[in-house]
Amino acid sequence: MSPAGDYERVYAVVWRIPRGRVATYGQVAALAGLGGQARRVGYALHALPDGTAVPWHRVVNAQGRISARGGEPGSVLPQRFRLEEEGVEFDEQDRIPLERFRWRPRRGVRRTDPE
DNA sequence: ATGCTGACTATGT
DNA sequence: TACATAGCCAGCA
Repeated sequence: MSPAGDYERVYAVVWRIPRGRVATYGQVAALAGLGGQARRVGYALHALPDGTAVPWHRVVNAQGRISARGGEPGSVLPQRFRLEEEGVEFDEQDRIPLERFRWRPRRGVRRTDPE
């Protein structure tokens, strides 16, 4: 499968994350068949156009924190507001308690075949 | 071709 | 819990 196809797989996984839940980059990578390549998920999301309908804001890093883009600290705020609107809570350290809000996909909806 | 960067993660101290 | 390091690999200069 081509690299471009990998992006589509990533988006397909992100689409499945329900409102009020979050998934980590590594989790998305694994479900998209890119296991261990979380960075590529970040790259794929970075390539999304502004105003996309893909719920990219539901993807956070393994610490439950929002990853800043381009080293811009304020770049995390819009994402945080959207999540709070959906009912996701942050602690005093700006972290989401993953044990409470992490998306747990049910087995049965399988990932695309790995290559 | 070569080297650097990055919306990451696991591991060690 | 927090910081440092190493591994990772597709883009890009």
